[in-house]
Amino acid sequence: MTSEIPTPGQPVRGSKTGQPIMALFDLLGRSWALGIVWNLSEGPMTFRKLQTECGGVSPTVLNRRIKELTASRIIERGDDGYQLTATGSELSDRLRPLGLWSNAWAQTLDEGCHDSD
Amino acid sequence: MTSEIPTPGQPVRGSKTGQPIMALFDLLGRSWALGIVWNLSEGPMTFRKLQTECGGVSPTVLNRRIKELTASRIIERGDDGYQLTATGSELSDRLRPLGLWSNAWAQTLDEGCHDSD
DNA sequence: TACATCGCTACTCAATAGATAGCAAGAGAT
DNA sequence: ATCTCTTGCTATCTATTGAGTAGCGATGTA
Repeated sequence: MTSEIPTPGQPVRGSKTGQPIMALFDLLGRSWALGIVWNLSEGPMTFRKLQTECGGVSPTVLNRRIKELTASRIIERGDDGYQLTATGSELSDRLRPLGLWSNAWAQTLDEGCHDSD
Repeated sequence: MTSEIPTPGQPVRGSKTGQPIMALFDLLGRSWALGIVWNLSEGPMTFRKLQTECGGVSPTVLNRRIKELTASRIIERGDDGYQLTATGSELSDRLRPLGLWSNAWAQTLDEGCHDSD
């Protein structure tokens, strides 16, 4: 229980290798982590605003994610609340294509419903 | 318990809007979901191989993720085990930049350790 | 003083993940 | 046919994580 925040270089949830990508997947593979980064890409937000934007996520979880993402230098505290760091901003840039993809994916799933399955 | 698999268009864990991107984040924000897609991008794999590659994830969880990702048409079963669908392959393409980013991120975190913090 | 808003903690309960054992089905060898 | 090995998967139990709700201390404003 020394550090429950996934960090590249050391073993993470289930993965002994500690490859950066696996540490990242562990970090982002927790509830609302992706949503937080996504929402903050639109600009700084207060704790409560972020909570609202994330569908009313409980403060317990939100605060845990904030601590993890802060320790990972993906987000930070500014004058206007929480915001992405420069690094975090680059991450959100890499995440943005998923927005487009997800729309196409939604259509695919929808079409599939009228098909054999 | 009608459908616990996040689907674009309908409310997901905590999010009432059901925006595709939120459904996707809910789907991928579960343990090993990202790792599974990542590993399958290298080619088809059997259940047990996938299990090993994912750090010995329990069959319970692996099977749950497989069902979710299959229902979401991101992965499918083929002759050589499980594999990405065409859609899933495109998703993994969008995920690939994260590999590069995570390496830079790992360095950033490492440098930070010798600093003020 | 009396609000309102803010970040955040405490507490309880439900859902999810982890760990382990093992079964049914198929393939290959004897 | 039977023995053995691998494969996909289920069952069971425990540990960890998330959800829901109440509310405190700090700060700002009238």
